[in-house]
Amino acid sequence: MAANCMVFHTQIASIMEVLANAAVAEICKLVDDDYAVFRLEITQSQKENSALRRKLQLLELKLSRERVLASRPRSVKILDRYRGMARGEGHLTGGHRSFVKPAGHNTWRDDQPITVDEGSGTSTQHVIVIESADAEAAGPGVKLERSEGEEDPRHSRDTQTRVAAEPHVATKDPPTIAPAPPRTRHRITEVSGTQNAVLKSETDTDTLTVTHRLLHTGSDHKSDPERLGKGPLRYPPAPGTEYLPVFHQSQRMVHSRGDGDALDTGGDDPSCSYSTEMDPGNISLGLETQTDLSREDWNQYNSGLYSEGSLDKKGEGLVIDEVTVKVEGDAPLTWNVDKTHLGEGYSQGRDFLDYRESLETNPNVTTHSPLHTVRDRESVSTSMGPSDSHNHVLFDQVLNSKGQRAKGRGGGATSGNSKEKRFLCMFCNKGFSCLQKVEIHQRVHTGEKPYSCMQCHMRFAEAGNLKRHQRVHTGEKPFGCTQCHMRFAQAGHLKRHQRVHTGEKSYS
DNA sequence: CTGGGGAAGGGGCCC
DNA sequence: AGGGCCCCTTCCCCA
Repeated sequence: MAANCMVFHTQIASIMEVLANAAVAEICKLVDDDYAVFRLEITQSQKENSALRRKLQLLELKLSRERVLASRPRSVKILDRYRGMARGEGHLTGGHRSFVKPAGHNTWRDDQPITVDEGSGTSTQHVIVIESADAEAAGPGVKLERSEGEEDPRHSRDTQTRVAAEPHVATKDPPTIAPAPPRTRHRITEVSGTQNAVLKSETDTDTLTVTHRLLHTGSDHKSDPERLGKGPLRYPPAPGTEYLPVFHQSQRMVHSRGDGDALDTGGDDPSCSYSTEMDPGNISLGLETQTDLSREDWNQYNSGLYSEGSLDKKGEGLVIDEVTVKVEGDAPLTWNVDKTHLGEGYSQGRDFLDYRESLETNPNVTTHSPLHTVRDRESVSTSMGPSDSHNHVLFDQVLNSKGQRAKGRGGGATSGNSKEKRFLCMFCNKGFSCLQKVEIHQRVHTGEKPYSCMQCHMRFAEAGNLKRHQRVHTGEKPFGCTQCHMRFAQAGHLKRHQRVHTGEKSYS
């Protein structure tokens, strides 16, 4: 019995061992399996982590790149933006560009004005400024950086005074522009290189915009509302500058005119009238080319010039367009009157030059120069007198050889009745019976033509001539020949024509 | 010979 | 009466 128990226990023990081993094995197997799964999961997780990490790195890298790009985006945007502008409309085409940053701002804004200078004649390209605080601190206003080409200070600059800047920007004839006291900050940018260069000037404080156009070729600047735009650039003369009186007169007339009613002839033809308004194109230029201060200068100048002018007394409306003085290139200042204003074939400009030459060579003529007239004849009534020394040149220039014709017709101080003709022309000394006569006469010298035909823009110094001219448009021929059917617009023509019938010779 | 314009003279009107 | 202004006339030149 005991032995059986022993065997039984032994068997049980062996069974238990087997079972234990089996259990261990099972456990181990389970552990191994789980471990493998776990390891697999871990591996996968690690891979995912790695992938995510790489993603993250990529993202960071991308982000950092964007940050780098974002650290200097403005210039790029500006370049793109203004390249787009340059590709765009109007004058923003061509190769020569300069971008002018508005003064007083560190950054470009959409609403900021930008001046883009264009010139078709050069391939130089001006590239946008990369702004920096240093540069801004160095000087507000225009900052110009160019990718290539040498700096051309003409093209864009900030100026303290408009007048002071003009010689650089506007004209290649600096001596004609005299500096003026600093008044306001202007930003003037010249657009050059084209036939019609444009100068823009803006004040920082005003809305004033001055637009000039330069004439480089001198062609086609007549009979066109845009002619002044195409015409030569002239600045309103600052005191002390050399300017031609007809121009001053024009400005004076423009600014001194009242309601402009006086010269209405009562005619029914609206097309031809003693216009009381300037041509719109002329207005634009005439006004734009002047600052308020310039107007004051004009008025001051002209009030002196016309100190006794009867026209001012009545404030008569006289239409005056600018008579432009052309100064081309480096040529010396010459008196060259725009024929548009003086009429086709008007030769006063040449006459002025001729007379100027005669002044230099003919002492007798010099004796009768306006300057001498004023100095020597202070007691003589003149409707027009140089008010200051700088006008000397002006009046020297405007002396006209046509005065000789007047002399030939009985003109001259000594030819007329000194009692009746006590009003003397300051240019030619011819005497006239009344002030208005001499004023009208002096238009011969000054080129002033206040009366304009609205149909053809012909201009006349005398109202009667304009009225006579109107018949050209109306076809009116009030003077008929009694012996034939010929009709004439002028009485003198009829009279001349009748010699055909009478056999009278017009000349021997 | 005609057409167009420049320029001066004269006269009337108004203040 | 005188002066200023305006208009007309006239002569002349040029194309």
